[in-house]
This record gives sequence, C-alpha cells and structure tokens, in this order.
Amino acid sequence: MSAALENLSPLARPDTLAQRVRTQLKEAVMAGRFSPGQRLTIRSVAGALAVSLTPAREALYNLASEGVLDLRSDGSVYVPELTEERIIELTKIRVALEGLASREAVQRITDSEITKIVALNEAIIKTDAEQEYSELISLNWQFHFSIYRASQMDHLVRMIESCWMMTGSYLNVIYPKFGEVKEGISNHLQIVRALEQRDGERLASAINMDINLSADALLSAIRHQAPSG
Amino acid sequence: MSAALENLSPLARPDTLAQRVRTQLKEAVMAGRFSPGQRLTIRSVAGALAVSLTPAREALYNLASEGVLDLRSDGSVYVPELTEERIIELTKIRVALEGLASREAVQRITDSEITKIVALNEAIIKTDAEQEYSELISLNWQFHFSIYRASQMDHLVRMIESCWMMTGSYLNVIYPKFGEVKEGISNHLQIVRALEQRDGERLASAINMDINLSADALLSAIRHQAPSG
DNA sequence: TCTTGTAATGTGTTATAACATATATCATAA
DNA sequence: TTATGATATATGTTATAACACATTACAAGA
Repeated sequence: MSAALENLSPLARPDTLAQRVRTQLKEAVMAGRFSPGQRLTIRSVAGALAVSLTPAREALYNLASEGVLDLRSDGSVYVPELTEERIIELTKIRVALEGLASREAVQRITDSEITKIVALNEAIIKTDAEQEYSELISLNWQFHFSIYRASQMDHLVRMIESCWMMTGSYLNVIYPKFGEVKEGISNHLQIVRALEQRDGERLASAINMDINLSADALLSAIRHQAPSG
Repeated sequence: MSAALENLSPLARPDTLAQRVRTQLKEAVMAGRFSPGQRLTIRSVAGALAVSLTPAREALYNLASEGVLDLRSDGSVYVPELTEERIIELTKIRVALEGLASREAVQRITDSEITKIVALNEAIIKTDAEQEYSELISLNWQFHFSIYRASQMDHLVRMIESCWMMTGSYLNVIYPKFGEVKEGISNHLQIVRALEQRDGERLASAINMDINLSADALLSAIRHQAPSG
C-alpha cells in the first residue's frame, strides 16, 4: 500500500439541493424574513432559489414535519403565526425536555467539555456588551446545546432542536430590545456553576429560569407589538 | 338557496399516494414485519407498492424525519435497530413528555372525556382477557392519547406520538408473552382514579409506572432473545 | 346590477427520464 | 490464486411534463 495515504481524509460532499433549500428556508424563517401566516408555495420557493419543484417540495415538507413550518391538510405550507398559546406550550415542553437533558448531562459531561462551555459563556458576555446580536444568538445556541449534547441522548437533542427552531423565528424580534440581558447573564452563571458542581437539579432549575426569562420577553413583546386578536 | 343542502357534508378526499405509502410503511415497521437494520430503498418500496419514486421517497423521508426510520448521511434509509440505549433514552423522554401532558390534562379534561376513557379501559380489560393482542395495542393507544389530547397541547401530543412510533415497532415482540398484564391493569386503574380526582401528580406517577413497566418488559425480552451485541 | 357559467391561471401530486455516484460482477493479467 | 481494472447494475438526486383540483377572472345573460 502506498505510503502517506492514511493522512488523506474522505472528500466532503456538497449538500444536496434539497438540503440547501432547507437551510435557506430555515434561516429565513428564523431570521423573521417571512411574514407570519405567509404562504410558501412549492413553485414560488423553487423559482426564488432557481431549483425544480422536487427539492423545493422536499425541503418545505421536511421543515413542516419538524414544526418549523405549518402544513395544512390540503398540502399548502405556511409560515407559522406567533400566538401566546404556542409560546406557552413550547415553553412548557422546553422546560420538560431541557430539564431532562440537564439532569442527564451532569452525569456524563467531562471536564474539558465544561471548560469549553465556560469559554462560550465568556464569549457571550463579551458579545452582549458589543451588541452583536446575531453572533449572540449563535453563541447562545452553542452554549446550550453543548450542555444538551453531553447527555448523549441523540433523540432528545433532536427534539430540543425542533423546539428551538419553532421559537427561533421570533428571537430576532426580542434580542435587539432585550432589556433583561443582565438576568440572562446571571442565569448563565448559575448554569455554569451547577455544571461545575455537577448538580443536576440546580442545573435544571437554572435552565428553567433561562427558558422562562426568554419566554416572558417574547410574550411581552407580542402583547405590545401585535394586539390583533 | 335550495333546501336540504345543509345536510350534505363535504366529500372525504382520499389520501395522497405518499400518505398511503407512509401508512403502509409505518404499519409494517410497527408490526415488526421488517428486520431491524434492513435497508429500505426508494425503488424497492415504490416497486412493492406499485407507485413511482416520488411518493415512495416522500414517505420514507417523512418517516425518517419522525425517527421511525433511520436516515444515513448518504440518503439511504434503514429500519432502526433495537438497542437497550435506545429504549432507555426513549423511556426517559416519554416520562418527561407524558408526565407533562398528564399534569396539563387534568386541568382541562371534561367529565365526558373521562367517561370515554373509563369505557376504553374496560374494553382493554375485556380484550386482554380474550387475548386479542392487536386490538389491545390499538385500545391502549386510544386510552393514553385520549388523556394526552385533553392537554390541548398539539405539539406535545405530536412529540409523544413520535416516541410511541419509535418504540412501537417492538411492542408486538412483547405483547404475546406479556406476563405483567395484571400490573398493567392495576396501573390503568390508578390512572383512571387519578383522572377522576384530577390529581396531576398522581396521574403523572401512574403513567410513569406504566411507561417503565412496558420498558422493563421490552428490555428483558431483548436481553433474552438477542444477546448479540 | 347581480348572478351564473366558462375560461384561464395557480397549485399540489405523480410519473418518467436523465444524471452522477456507489456497489457488485466478472474477465483479464500477474 | 490473487489483484486489478472494466463493465454492469443499483441507488439517490433532480428536472420536466402531465394530471387533477381549486381559485380567480371575466364575460354573457337575467
């Protein structure tokens, strides 16, 4: 066998068109670039991204099955509406799932993983001071999911991701006017502390506070901006 | 306006081919008619059900996104393997989600809904005595989801359905040799009692017992039948 | 003006063909 | 026999066309 071939790594394949469409749509939804209730037809998506119906359709239905988009019984797909009931339900689900992930994570997380999470938190504090909100959202995602992944429960992490994607479309509404960041930072510090002590209950409780804090911000923002019943 | 037309109800539309393929595949998986690890190619499914690639592909990927089937990074779809870790993880998730649904359900469930659930439980006891296991599985599903739907949390119910579908493929392995049915009946009685008292904690606890009972049965069955690992 | 029926358009669904890649088969040469 | 390379087959991906149904636009008639 020829030498030096073990150093080569398998070629990274480009994503399929369907995956790229999915990514585009997801980012657009999560960035709030669509209006709530807007209809997304297969042909309009296909036309906008210059692909055929097949990958557009697959991406739309995939996101619908994850709850990021709404699928009506007649097959048409909509950008979900932001309602109080929806937020309240998702908040309760998140508390249950992320609480479970927390309790499992403390039993399996390694010291080096905790080190990385602490570093992420410091980056969050710095980015928050600089008001780089899109970067802040990304770091916050990494911070939380580094913890959840430590649970080593793949299905659970995937379900939590679904919840985040469902609420994610409204985060951008909140963050620029996020007055409660100081409480958010305090919650994160509690999270880090609970991790270091490997105290599952304290961790779950701190994450519970974090979830409810952002839910409250979301709810008050909705009540002020869109008083349409 | 012509009279007597108000009595007519809208025509029920037949499912799309993709939906029918999905149903067929789901039922086959949940009935254990595929071997774990078996590969399901788009063309083989399309050929077996005499449809084109399009609906077969959509059904396969839809089930994969729900976790009923495994999707590899290269696009191929497999019947998931039954592992202890998988069962343990899903059991923990189910306890969290179905516990939440229980606590919410007692706050919203109506007396007539409880009446129907009691009737379902009596049907279960009768069907169990007659050893009609496929009917038993169906009734058990209705029993539990009548409770969960009372929570009026659509997303939560959908997530619980996903969990049931993921574990459902192995239920048929268990039921015929289900020795612990008496405990199951006892659990169901506790569930009904907690419902009637509208005691969320007792209900969650009873459902927790029920989930762990079937998980234990599943685990012991696996350990005995398939010591390959 | 209002209603009704027809045409045009839009949309989801499905089948088919073509393409690129992966896997398997097999013949040839060492 | 074994290894190599070419061929054939299988498979996922994508584009396109055709179909059925729904909605809209519009014109003809009451």
